[in-house]
Amino acid sequence: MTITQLQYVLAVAEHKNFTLAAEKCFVTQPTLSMQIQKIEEELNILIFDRSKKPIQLTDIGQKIVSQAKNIVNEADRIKDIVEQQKGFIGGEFRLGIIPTIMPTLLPMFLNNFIKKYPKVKLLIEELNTEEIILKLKNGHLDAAIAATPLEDEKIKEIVLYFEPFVAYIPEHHASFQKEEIEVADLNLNEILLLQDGHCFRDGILNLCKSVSDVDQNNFQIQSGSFETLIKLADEGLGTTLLPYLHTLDLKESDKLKLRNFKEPKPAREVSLIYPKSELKMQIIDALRSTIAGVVKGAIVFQNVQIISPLQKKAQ
Amino acid sequence: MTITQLQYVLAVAEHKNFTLAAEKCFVTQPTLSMQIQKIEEELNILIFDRSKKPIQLTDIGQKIVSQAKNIVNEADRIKDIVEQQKGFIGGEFRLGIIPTIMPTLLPMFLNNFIKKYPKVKLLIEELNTEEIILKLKNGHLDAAIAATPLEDEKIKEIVLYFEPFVAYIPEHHASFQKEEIEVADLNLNEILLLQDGHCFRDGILNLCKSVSDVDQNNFQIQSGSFETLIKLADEGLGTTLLPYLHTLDLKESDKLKLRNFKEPKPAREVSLIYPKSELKMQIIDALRSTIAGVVKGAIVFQNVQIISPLQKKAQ
DNA sequence: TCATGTTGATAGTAATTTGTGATGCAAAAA
DNA sequence: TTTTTGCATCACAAATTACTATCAACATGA
Repeated sequence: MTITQLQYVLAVAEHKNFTLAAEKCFVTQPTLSMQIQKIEEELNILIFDRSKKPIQLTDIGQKIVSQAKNIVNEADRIKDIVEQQKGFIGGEFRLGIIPTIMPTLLPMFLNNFIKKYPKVKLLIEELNTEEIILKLKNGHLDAAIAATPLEDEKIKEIVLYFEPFVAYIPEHHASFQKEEIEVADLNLNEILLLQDGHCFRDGILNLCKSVSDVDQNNFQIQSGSFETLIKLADEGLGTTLLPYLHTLDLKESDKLKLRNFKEPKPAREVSLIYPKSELKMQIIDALRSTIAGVVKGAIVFQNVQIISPLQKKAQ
Repeated sequence: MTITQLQYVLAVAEHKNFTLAAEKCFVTQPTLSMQIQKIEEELNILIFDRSKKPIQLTDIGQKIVSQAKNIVNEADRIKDIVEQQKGFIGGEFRLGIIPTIMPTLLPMFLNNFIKKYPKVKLLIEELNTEEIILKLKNGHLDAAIAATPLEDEKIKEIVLYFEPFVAYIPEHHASFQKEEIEVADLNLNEILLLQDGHCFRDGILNLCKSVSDVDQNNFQIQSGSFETLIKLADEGLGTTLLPYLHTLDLKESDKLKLRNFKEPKPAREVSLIYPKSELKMQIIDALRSTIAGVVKGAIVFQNVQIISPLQKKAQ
């Protein structure tokens, strides 16, 4: 049994297709077929049920694949250990970022990071929380930045900062006169939210539910970007909530419509998250310290009330 | 990098000698040398410092060896998973037992076990607790039976039974008249103990220390077997303590000299212990259930006071 | 129904890797 | 100094892995 064979098994298990799996492994299909057969023969069991289309894992195949993931992960970490020892920080690193964090946080640290660690090739992807969790688990991402806590057994979190929400109230709205507003002033029916799947939206839904349990079957507009929401709010269609960092980029005229919450401010916890396997920890730590450096001073908030992305709205 | 190469690295790390390691791996020395060189070249580091005699691990070599152990263990477990799935319980199994448990417990379950699991080849070794812990960790034992708790991070314990201690009081001794005795009646200075290294002895030392803190620099006889202790006690040299199962084999005349402790009886906890790696769990579980079967009825004690083998006497 | 495409298995061969015995060489031991 | 010990190196053999070409099974759809 070789590590290569296990990698082939994992590739087939993932793609449910020998030909495609072979491509991903940079070998021809017969090579991969033979090696799979060889390990099946050595263990004297069938890992894949080739009679089904697409190909299925057998019961024992499931267990073997899960164990093979362990082994391959642990094996990968050897190179990691060596690089860490050499003090080398480099190589490809795939980072996922949720859409509501990407445009504000990325410009703050990217320049610093690539200057400080020129040998790291960062591959950044905008993904929603569910996609991120999936890709962290199957190894297609090395780490990600998302709202936490996730309370996922297989994922570790390092909190980067707390980002409060700020209300955007159009001029003709009742609450516009208030200097500061309270969570109780919010009404889910008039808040414009991002489209489903964005965890930020889930967070806001929780916020409102905790105050007034309104019925869910109301008229709602769902948009993909905050700019749309701001324009809709200006058109008199309601209010919206913006994460603090987003408010910094607004026009002066729009900033007048922002209202801070009274303390404890509702806020989201933003963390660097990565799989428990802890591969490429040097780069993860480099990211953490770089972001911590730029964030320090930019967003320091205490006495905030964390809105968890966890509890999804009732379906 | 292959699993075989890692096994070669582990063999050299263990034996500090290429030639010997090669033998243990059933290959010639050049083969092993070349494979070690290949992995060192691939990782572009030196794992071994060949200038020292005997061969030493480099700093990074240490880390690589520890990670290699993980990988090889996880790899071994694949075969384990397959066998478990097939319901096959067999193969070699190396079991360590401490000397004070071996002669009483082994005859109770060995026959049952080999009848029930004829395909398991049990290799049983009598070892003291320290040796057992060492060999469990380096993989030379699959499991062991010893007094617990050990509180060792890398070792798991399944309690098999609690075995009380019984005092052996010669006729002319003051306490001989009592029907039952108490821990307070014990005096370390007159108790005959097993030679150092036997955890049973450590247990008794703790027992006495907890009652009367006598000075350690007293006349003491240390023997390797309970029979010697009994004879010495009969010669008027003191008293001794015996684990319950040992007392069952005494002559009737000697049984008259036994005195039970009042409850809670001082007792030792006897457990099946094995490394966290959890290899060969089917066999470990087969052992557990077999021993549980014979022990049930033979030794059922409650309200006992466990004497831990952990705290060693002050040096 | 019959071409057609997809997908995995097989065969034969080439390339690579792993292993062997013989030998070299340096350092420690006698 | 001589001998022994212990790892490295070399040339070659065996085994393994990979490739190209081809086949067989099955599904698709005109």
